Amino acid sequence: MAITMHDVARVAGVSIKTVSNVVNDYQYIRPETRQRVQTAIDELGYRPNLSARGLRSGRTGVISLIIPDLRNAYFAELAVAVMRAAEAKKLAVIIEQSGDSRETELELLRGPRMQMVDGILYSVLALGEDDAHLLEDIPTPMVLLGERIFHGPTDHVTMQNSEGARAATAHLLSLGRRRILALGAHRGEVIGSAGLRLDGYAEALAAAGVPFRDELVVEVGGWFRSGGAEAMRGMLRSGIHFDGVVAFNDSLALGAMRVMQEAGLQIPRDVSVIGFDDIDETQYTLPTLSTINPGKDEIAEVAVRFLLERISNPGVAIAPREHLASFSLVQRESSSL
Amino acid sequence: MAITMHDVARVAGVSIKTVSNVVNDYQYIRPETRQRVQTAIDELGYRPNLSARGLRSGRTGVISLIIPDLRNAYFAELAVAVMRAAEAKKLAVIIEQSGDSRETELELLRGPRMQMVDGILYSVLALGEDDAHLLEDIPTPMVLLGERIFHGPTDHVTMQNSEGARAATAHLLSLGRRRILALGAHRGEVIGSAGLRLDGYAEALAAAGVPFRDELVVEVGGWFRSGGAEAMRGMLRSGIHFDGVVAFNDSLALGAMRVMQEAGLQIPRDVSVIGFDDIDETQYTLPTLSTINPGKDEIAEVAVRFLLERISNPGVAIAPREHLASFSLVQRESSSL
DNA sequence: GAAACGCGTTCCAACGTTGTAAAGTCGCAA
DNA sequence: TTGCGACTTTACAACGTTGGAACGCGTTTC
Repeated sequence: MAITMHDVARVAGVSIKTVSNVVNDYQYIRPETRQRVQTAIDELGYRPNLSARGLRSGRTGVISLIIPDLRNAYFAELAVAVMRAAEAKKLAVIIEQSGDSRETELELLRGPRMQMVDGILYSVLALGEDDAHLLEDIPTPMVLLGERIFHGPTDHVTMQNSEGARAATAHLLSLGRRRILALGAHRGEVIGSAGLRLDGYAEALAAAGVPFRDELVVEVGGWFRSGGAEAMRGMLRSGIHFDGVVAFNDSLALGAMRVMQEAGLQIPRDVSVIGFDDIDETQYTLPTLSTINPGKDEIAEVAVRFLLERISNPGVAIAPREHLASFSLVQRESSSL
Repeated sequence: MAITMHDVARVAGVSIKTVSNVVNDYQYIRPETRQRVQTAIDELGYRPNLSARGLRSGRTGVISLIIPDLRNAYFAELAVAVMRAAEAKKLAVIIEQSGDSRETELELLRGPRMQMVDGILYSVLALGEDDAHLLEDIPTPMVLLGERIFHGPTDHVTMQNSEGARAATAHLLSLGRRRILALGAHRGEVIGSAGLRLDGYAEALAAAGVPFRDELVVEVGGWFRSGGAEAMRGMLRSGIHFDGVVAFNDSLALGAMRVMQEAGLQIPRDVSVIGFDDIDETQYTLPTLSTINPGKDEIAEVAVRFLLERISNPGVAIAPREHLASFSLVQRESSSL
């Protein structure tokens, strides 16, 4: 069948363990021996059997990335960043979708495929801080992403939510906007992206001495284009006046922009708009959308690094770490002068 | 460490092989024994070690999906459809990105991760028909997606390109449009999505007795929003008159729409537009975009089925099969009356 | 001159599972 | 009573790899 180490060993005239040593870059091999083995490997086209390696070493070289939905541009871009970061560490990534369902999020952790991964990057959306204890007895190394669980039993990597929202809001204030919508709030949520971003929004208003008005806080459940559109329709119907929109993600902003444009409002002349996430698409819409870049690459890089540290030190209890990636404000047409 | 079959066997008071038989639903087990083993499994929380199983059985239960770029909405949606279809067959999916580079497309096939998959769903973009022979000596079962290689050594699943383009063009013709742009052509390409879609475009014109005009065929290399925008800018500058656009994918259409709108053209009043792929986004743009739904779910389902047939019958030479998924035309605002 | 050390290689024994073959048990027909 | 086939369970040997220990060998150290 396939070529094994035995074949290589035979051709190179060494023991099978020496082949293993060459493959694993063991330090003490005579250059000449290494060369001979390498030649045999190339000649035969030998590739290590990863199942066997996994069985013997207890590590598979695969990590799992659990996200709500790959069709969501933010998560697709995050996934790409994670794959890049993982590639650099010679790890493969299996993507799992939880579909924003609490049950699925929990089921996936017990599912059969968790058996084949060395670690989990877990972007939670439905679980909350109260569920943190459910993660405690998961034996697989794990790093949490997102804003739902801050004080879990393991590392947490995410963006600076309230700081980002504060910057976004301050930006519109600096353009002279005074009646700024907060689009995408979740009533009563203290933690989670929505809660944190609303905090930042409020802080920026306070810092500028602009009153916080309840009627300018717009609730939207799912952060999709349709939700943004619908919420904006309601807003326009209500007649409440506003001159700026801080949307809690780009999709909401795009949905809202569409409705405003349909209604004859000019962006940015009549209303300045800024979103969150800096998804690719924001560069190509009409007008292009200002947004907060959450530092996806940094998040991915740090998350993979943290995870690998846990994987490489099995049995070592590492105290939960927290990393907040740095963000940046990207100004585009939707908030130009 | 982890619980193994030995532990379960000990607790259930049977041999390890009997545990294996229970796990694998072997036919001849006394119900009572099965029950006893199952209880022990549940009690101990036993999960089979997939590396060991993979080593012993030669199958890993993982397939690879190679696509150009996950950030491209079409491929993200295709990936989701494939993951769903794979899930139903108890397969895990590893996604690999080739980045539309010929070298990467070939490298991936030889890469270390191909060693851990039972089969490959290979969506080629840079390789062409002439490269088909390069795939011949790949030992891993493979199914081809996309329009670059039609007469390869293995199965091929794709959409009805020219038929779809014909329907799209016929649709605009039925609205009374007579000067319809073909946006996204690749000069000299006979095969490939661009070539096939251009064929369909030409066929529809011919069928309607409308002359094919070279100046209405617009070349665009990469099918991104930016390409569509740029091409449309050139078109408007040229002063060539047109009243319809058949874009060869949705992104091109959206980029072009943006530029037309900037230039003051009304869609669909002045120009009717239709795209290709039916990505989610087309439902939320302003105006919403008419498009051709290529049958992604069918493509995914059939591709996984074909692949699994090859995986399950190793050594059996299955003649290359061809499956063209059925498409549908989705009419939205951009081509309403 | 013997002991200690560093390097380079090898031997052996797992890792946890499943395929094969065989050993039992039981009931029923010859 | 024996034989046979249908069940039910088990023993054993891999699958291909790597960790650990050990074995040479040459060089240094005391």
